[in-house]
Amino acid sequence: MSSLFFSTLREDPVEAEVPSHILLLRGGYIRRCAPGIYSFLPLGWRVHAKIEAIVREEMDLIAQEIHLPALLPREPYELSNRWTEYGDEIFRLKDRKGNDMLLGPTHEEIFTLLVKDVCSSYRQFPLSLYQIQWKYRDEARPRAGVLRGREFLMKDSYSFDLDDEGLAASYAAHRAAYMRIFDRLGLDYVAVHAHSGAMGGSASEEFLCPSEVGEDRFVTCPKCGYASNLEAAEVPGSTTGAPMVEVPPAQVVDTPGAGTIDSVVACLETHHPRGDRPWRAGDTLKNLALMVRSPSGDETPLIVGIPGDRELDQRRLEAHLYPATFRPMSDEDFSAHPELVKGYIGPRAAGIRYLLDAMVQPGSSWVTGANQPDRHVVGLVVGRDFEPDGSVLAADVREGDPCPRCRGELRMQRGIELGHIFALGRKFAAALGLAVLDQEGKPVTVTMGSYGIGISRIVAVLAEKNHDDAGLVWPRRVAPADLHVLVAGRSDGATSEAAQRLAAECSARGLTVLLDDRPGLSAGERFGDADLLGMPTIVVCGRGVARGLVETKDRATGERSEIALDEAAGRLESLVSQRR
RNA sequence: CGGGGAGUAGCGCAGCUUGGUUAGCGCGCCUGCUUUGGGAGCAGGAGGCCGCGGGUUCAAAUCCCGCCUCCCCGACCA
Repeated sequence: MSSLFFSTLREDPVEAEVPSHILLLRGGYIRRCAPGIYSFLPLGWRVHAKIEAIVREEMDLIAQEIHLPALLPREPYELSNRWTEYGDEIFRLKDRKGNDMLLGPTHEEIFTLLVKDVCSSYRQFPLSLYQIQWKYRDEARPRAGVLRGREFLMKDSYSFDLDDEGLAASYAAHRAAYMRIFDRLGLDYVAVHAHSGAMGGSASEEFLCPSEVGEDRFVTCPKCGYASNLEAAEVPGSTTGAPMVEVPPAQVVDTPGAGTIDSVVACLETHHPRGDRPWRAGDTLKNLALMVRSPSGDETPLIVGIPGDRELDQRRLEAHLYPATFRPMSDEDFSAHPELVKGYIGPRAAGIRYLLDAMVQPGSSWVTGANQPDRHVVGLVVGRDFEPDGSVLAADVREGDPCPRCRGELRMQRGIELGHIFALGRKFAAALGLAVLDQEGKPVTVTMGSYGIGISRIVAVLAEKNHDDAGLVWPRRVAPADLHVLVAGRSDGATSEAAQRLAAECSARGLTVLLDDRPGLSAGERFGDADLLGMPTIVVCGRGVARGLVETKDRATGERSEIALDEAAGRLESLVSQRR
């Protein structure tokens, strides 16, 4: 360690907030170069390499490794339309001739073109390729060190099949490989349903590691195991043949000045109390007036109805409307649609397209706008009094909501996205003209899958999941070294000699050793750094050396034991190999 | 993009309200001696474009204007 390129920090750096970020900086694993861009020092790079090796081993069983450039030309992304669609997130640059270039945010296009270049016959399929490559995304807000950087290392793979069954098999193979990888890394994970969104395609799952510092929220059902991110979470279907609620015909009531959910509830409570219980926000149907913008730029109005006690979940609605986008109606939009009575909008206002959230079940009765100033309707029944143009998932999902599969109570958690698998289908192959000849000599468009694992992010996730107050606690499989040997107590020459000899013996047996031979440090500093750096086993050469003993400490459990110096190397070797 | 906070030595900070010697403290760093099982002691030393630009003033880290950057929360994000 006297020559190891690193230095520890005694105090928490201001730039870091989450534990993994703080500890990786303090331990000298990483250093910030620019916002969201990090340098890896030797210790950090070794962890990185260990993770990479595990990923590579498992990927080699199902795919072939290749390596594509990170610096890419514009054209392929133009063809797939992502030069535009990706927006500000792409790092763009120009070469000296003025040609547009980019730093690859993901490589679907380039893989597709490469396969197109190399393959022309059905005989060359199925095919799966992968690379481990730096990716660049100009994130609006990078956070938490390498947990979400603007440059990050990613294993990305792509499968190419001729038919849907083949794609399903490739998808399943990746899914299984991912589970093996995360198991070997000792990471908890949940495979959640995800929306394929901008990537297009059908099936998509995210592998999330539950963590408070995670940016993704997801729901799980403890009863049946259903798991989904919020964007894709479903809502229980209507109970079949549910009888229409026995309510009197819908009645229009005056609700002057009640243009918000709260004021409607208050107004009804005063003037039209219901007999059984007070009115609640959940009795109302909130109708949101939106403008939907298609990719071609046309804007059309849309009204979405959600329960009055819920908020619109922008991402869920966006996923539903994709590739169109939406925004709330502005005052100008309302002026352009005078038939809409702001604050009193009801279903089917003036023939504007009306979508109803799936939580609003057929046969249920609601209070909602009457499409007239200062008036609401009470007892409006879905399916009896009006039919929506369609159903959407737009209202926010909450802890305790019923599970769509078994109606158990959903639990909400945060998680960090470790990996994501997509069954893409033919979107990219079609856009880029990847078709090969089948057995009858006819061209078929290839169907693809794309699969990613964030390797540099996993360095942070492992740190996040494996630390205590004193520092990092690396699992053996990814620790930068097997042993941390340090000298404590009087450095009378004998102890430090013993430490050096022990380190050399262990290295000769194939163990990696971090030897703290830094001059002039107090014992406390050495112990402190050993705990901070987090090697799984710490070996203390101290006052015991005089009696031929050294002490081992298990970083994770804190368990200490004394072993004879003569047999220490052998004992440590078996300790390391049996627990690796 | 919205909200909040911050830029002073390698790191963490004080000083700014109320302008005024040579800009300070802790840690780290260098030299020497002492010390040595949980972040040592003494002595000496190096290290600053006080974010940038302009303004006010006899005088600006401090007051005024403009800009830049970073961090956090939210929005957004395969």
